[in-house]
Amino acid sequence: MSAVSSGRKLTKGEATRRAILIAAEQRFAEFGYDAARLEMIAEDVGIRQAGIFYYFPSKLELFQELTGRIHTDLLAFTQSRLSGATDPWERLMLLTEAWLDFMVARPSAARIILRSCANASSNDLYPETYSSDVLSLLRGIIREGISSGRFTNVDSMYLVNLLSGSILHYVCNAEQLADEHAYRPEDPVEVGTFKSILRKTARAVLEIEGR
Amino acid sequence: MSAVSSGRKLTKGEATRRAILIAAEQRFAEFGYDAARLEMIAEDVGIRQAGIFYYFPSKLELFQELTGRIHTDLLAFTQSRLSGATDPWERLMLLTEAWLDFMVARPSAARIILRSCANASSNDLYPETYSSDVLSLLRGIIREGISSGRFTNVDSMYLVNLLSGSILHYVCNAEQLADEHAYRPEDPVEVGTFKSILRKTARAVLEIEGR
DNA sequence: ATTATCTATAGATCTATAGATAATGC
DNA sequence: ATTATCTATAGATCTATAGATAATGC
Repeated sequence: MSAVSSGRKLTKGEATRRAILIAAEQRFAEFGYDAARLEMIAEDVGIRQAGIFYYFPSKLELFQELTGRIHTDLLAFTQSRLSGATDPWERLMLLTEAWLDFMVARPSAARIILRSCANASSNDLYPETYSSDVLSLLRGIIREGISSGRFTNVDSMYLVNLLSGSILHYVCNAEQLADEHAYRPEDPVEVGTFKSILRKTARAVLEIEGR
Repeated sequence: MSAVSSGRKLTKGEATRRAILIAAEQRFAEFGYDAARLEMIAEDVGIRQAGIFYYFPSKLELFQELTGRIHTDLLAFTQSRLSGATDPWERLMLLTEAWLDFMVARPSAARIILRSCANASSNDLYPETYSSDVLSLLRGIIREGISSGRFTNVDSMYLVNLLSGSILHYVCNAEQLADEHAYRPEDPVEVGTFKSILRKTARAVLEIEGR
């Protein structure tokens, strides 16, 4: 049982390891894998650059553990939000809102995932199997909805691109826009409006025509 | 008048300069600014790395000229598609299809833009003013539609994220998905389906309720 | 004693410069 | 002659290793 799950106080080393992961998430999100410097991460933590190698064997493995954790967290968070719901429409809406809430609460994760989308197919940084378990959750819901006759027969790929694409953009694009159009993605009012827009779009795409 | 617009034959130097820009677009898209090596670009062109500096003063300025051209091209392409149309709904649909067609035809541009979204606000790589003129085209259409009573009053920011986010994802995400779900984004059938989905979503978000 | 961190630096790149040489086109 | 390209390398980083030293906690 880990120190975290048992709730016992962290040793100094455990605390440093976690601090490194947190700082790395910020820096990798901000600059990308290549431009992010171990020096920056170490400075955030308050140690020297070489100290990182006591906890992680290489920059790459630090990054891989980080992205692995992000996906595990997103999967667990989404599953917990879905638990109990059985209706395909309800499950679809819960999943969409879970993804949005997760990304809004953790924009560094959103940026890292967005960068991974820009990279061509699988390389060391982003093995292809990564997002698959999160995406298969959405695919499963769509399959159920179609086979039960509640959804129009649409390839889930379109929904993946529509929902995850716009959610990641919503979170990452705020500062990108010129001043007059800037917004705070974490503002509850904005989030609420965007949720209702996502709900409308999902309905428009999946509902049976001329119901 | 440039050699390109006059149609006269390119000098060797002009041809090399264009070849560098083309190779750079591919490599920057594939690897990102930092991981892309001038060595790779030169190899694609068939010259030595140092030869690039005869045409561009630095890696950064090569990148900046490239992204400037991408935005200029996207703007011109979109404007030509919109010319003649006056109805807000028609203009909105034409703009959406123009963006999608542009990105499908030039996925390297889509990847470079997607990477720029992941970067936090303005830095040397992505000055904030870049996408503004393309986005203001969409904003103008939405403003017209709202003020003429044809569209619901929705902040254009949501539409920007919904449309551009999902278009960029559609183009960049194809190889990212596991084998069984892979697709060819340039397949006319897929593009056609995605267009109709985008049309539905735009309608769902902007149409006046209970028309 | 063991765990955590530091200093110093090797080794590997990568961009960019300088100066030499080859190719082009009036 | 001018334009285009090459070779060689300086200079600047950055990751990662080795070995010394300081802090921790039973």
